[in-house]
Amino acid sequence: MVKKIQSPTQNKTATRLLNVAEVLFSEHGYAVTTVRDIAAKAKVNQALINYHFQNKRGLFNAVFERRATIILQERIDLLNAAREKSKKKPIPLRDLIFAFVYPPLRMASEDKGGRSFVKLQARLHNEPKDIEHELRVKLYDNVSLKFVEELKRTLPKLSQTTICWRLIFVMGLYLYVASNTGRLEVISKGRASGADLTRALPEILDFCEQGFLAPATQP
Amino acid sequence: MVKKIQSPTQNKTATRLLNVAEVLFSEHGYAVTTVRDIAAKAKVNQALINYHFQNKRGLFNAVFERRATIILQERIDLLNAAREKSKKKPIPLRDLIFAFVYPPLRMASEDKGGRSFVKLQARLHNEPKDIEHELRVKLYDNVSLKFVEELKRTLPKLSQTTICWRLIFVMGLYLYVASNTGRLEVISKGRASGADLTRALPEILDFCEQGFLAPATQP
DNA sequence: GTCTATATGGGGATAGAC
DNA sequence: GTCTATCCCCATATAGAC
Repeated sequence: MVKKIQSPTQNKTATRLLNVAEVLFSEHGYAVTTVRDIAAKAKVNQALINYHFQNKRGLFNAVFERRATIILQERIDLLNAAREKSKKKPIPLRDLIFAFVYPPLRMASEDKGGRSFVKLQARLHNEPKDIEHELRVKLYDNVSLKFVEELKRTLPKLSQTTICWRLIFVMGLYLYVASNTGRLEVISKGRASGADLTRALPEILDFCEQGFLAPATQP
Repeated sequence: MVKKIQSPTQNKTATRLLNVAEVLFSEHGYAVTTVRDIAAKAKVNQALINYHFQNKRGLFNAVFERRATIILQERIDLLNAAREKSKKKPIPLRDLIFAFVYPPLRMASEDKGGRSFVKLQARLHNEPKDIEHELRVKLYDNVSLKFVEELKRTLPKLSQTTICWRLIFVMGLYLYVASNTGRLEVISKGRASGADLTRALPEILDFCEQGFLAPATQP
């Protein structure tokens, strides 16, 4: 957690640390990134990391929460807007998928920090278990459950189990795209770019919408 | 690379190290895993890691190659078998997807080592860049390109760009499933299990086949 | 091939002056 | 709030005896 802000000066230093840490953690992961590197790149004395965030772990959590809450709130907002628009009827499938994948993709296309953060989010499950578990339960799980409920209304013929599998597929797929691993460039021999998120969005929606509509071969 | 095997004794020790390292690297990643831990868990003297594999990096590469070559060869074999069966006609889409996702999923369901390895494969792009790049270029890229070629024959109406995007989606999706993050259990409230790979396979095939068949909204 | 002992370096965190 | 100096631990890797 970030300490309560007590002065503009503290705030500025803490923000610079957050910005730099975001990039480094995303690029190299929690373990490989050192507080020395973060402090150096932020041109801040190393001891200030402990002063502001208690320890390395506290800094990581602060980095994560700052961005994750934005994505999650936006998902909820889009979901509510879609529900409003469709009155009592189920929300159209494409709108649901959009509400889920757009916020992180938008963030990833906005600035360097956003691009970094979404990579960080994608690799969260590779970080030490305790870190991962705490953040996931605290931040993500209940929003995901809301989407399951809406998908059940929209796709009443599918079993809840199949719906959950398919939502997992959407997660895996958008996280991989957002991580921008460079694979797309290789297999397309440079014809497509993973960083091109205005292209990625319709491709994802086309694929996932049809995927979700597939008749289930399992109960 | 593994050193040339010179005696049965060396072989046994090296194999135990590979087995243990596979699990630990998969569970915790390259950076967090220490050679001390590996040696301790394998009940082998720490210095023997350097004797057999030169250094930590050498051990990692050996772990990776041992399994990756199996998966890649199996993909090629399934692809060739499917091409044979369909004579001069394009290979059915579902067979292509199967040939791509089945080998890793099968390995993941076989034993603890296989399960671990596929997680390791999924997180490869989170490891230090040089490690990742070397292994990916050496092992994966040309097989992926073969699949792009076959998909072009099977789906002649789709642009190569769209085909590449969709193959990336399949990669992201199966890698996420194989990593078994525990998310599926949470969102399904225990109704589905990510470890249940006989269930995962048809779910993946249903979703991906329809996804690939979606009409493209982009050129 | 296998061991012990150790060289060497880097990490996170804190004490205490300013 | 910010700095310097330092503590203490743990990592990889190797030298050299057996």
